[in-house]
Amino acid sequence: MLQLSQLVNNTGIDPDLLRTYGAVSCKLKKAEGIFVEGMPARFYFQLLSGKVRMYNTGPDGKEFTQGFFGPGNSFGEPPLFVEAGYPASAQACCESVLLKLSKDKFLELLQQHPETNAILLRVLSNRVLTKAHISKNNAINPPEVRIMELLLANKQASSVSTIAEVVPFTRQEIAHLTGLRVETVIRAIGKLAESGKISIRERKIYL
Amino acid sequence: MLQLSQLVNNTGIDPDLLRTYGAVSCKLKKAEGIFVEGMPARFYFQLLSGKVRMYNTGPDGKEFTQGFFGPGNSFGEPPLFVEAGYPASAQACCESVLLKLSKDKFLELLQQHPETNAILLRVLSNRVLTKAHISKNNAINPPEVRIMELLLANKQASSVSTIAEVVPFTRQEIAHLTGLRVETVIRAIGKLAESGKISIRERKIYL
DNA sequence: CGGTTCATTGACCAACCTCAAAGTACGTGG
DNA sequence: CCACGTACTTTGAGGTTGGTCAATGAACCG
Repeated sequence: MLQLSQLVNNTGIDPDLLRTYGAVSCKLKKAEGIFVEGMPARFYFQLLSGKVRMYNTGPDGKEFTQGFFGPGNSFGEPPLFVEAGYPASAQACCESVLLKLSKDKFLELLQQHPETNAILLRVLSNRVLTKAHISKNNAINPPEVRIMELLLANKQASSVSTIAEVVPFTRQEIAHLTGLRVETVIRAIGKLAESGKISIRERKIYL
Repeated sequence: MLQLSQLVNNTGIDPDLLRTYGAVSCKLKKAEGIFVEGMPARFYFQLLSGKVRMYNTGPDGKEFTQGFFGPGNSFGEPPLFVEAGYPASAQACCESVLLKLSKDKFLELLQQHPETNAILLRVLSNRVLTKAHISKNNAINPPEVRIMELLLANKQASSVSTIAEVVPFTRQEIAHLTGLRVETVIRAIGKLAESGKISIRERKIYL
């Protein structure tokens, strides 16, 4: 089945190896920006701890969340391989620590360590699959299904257990991930709870 | 700027090299299927001539087109690198010729020819950027903008000229690419034509 | 020429969005 | 420990947009 690589761990390159090539760690405060949509890419980023969000902002302020990244995840790699600016902005969701390696050194590392190519291919492949799934889901499913699939995809990506688990997203986050409005999300999860597909206790969503 | 890799050329691996590893070409009739959503991946595919569409079908028959591929493009690679089924189905849009290489041989080729890793990284990066753009566009823009961005992204990806150019999509195709309905597309491009952003002559769209 | 696919139009409707107003939880600083 | 501010959640009323349905016309292919 599919994995929402952006929403969970998808382990990147060995931090020690990155440091060998000059990567430095860098502490981020909550809500601190990392890069902005359209900017040219100059670094490879990999998260050591914390959480990062990639998102787009529409002219009217509407937002769309491309994905979340956790410890071990890299992000913002595609424009390192292609002549293009960042497809979205990135920001720390909470206090985080980031490994940062310059583009040149990063490409050098890839050249000299064949096994890292395989890692990147895996990471990017996962990213493509995730995005294909999201596009499809958002294009052809009604709100309830859209939300349900998001939650399921996230669950199976982040855990192996079968027991009911709390969903790590706020309703607003679900809205931004699905392209819906908060109110629509709230109403949809209400129906999902009624039909028993999820349960809500103390405002927390379980599935 | 962004490139719609799936909609146009994004040259893959040297066909002769592929054949060295046992790739065989394979003729497809119009509308012939190549793989189906969910199927495990067993081959690397690269198009020699013709055109291929990747798409999802909803339970109610609703469709979403993930992208089109032309000569030189490869497609369906991600599940070769990740334990996952195909994220969508693929089908020939017209008579086409396909190079087909078994997964094992393909991975062997990648191992033995470092330069092909870079090609794949570039192709996948483009794919991620494209999909990020589409997700964003479909999530936060109204129909007119959605269509306009699709056409512009496709234009700049497929050409360098500044002169008005005919759009290679039918209205139905635009609908499937944007997650809209044919009628909505027709009405939206009507408005776009009125406002001068595009022009329509003999039912063909120019921009 | 007949069948098929693509395009178009209008009337109508429902789903989702907008706006407004409150309630609830949580963390921080006094 | 409490007060207050902030962020998240909830609900309802009402509006709009895009979807649905139905019917027709135009272009293309063999």
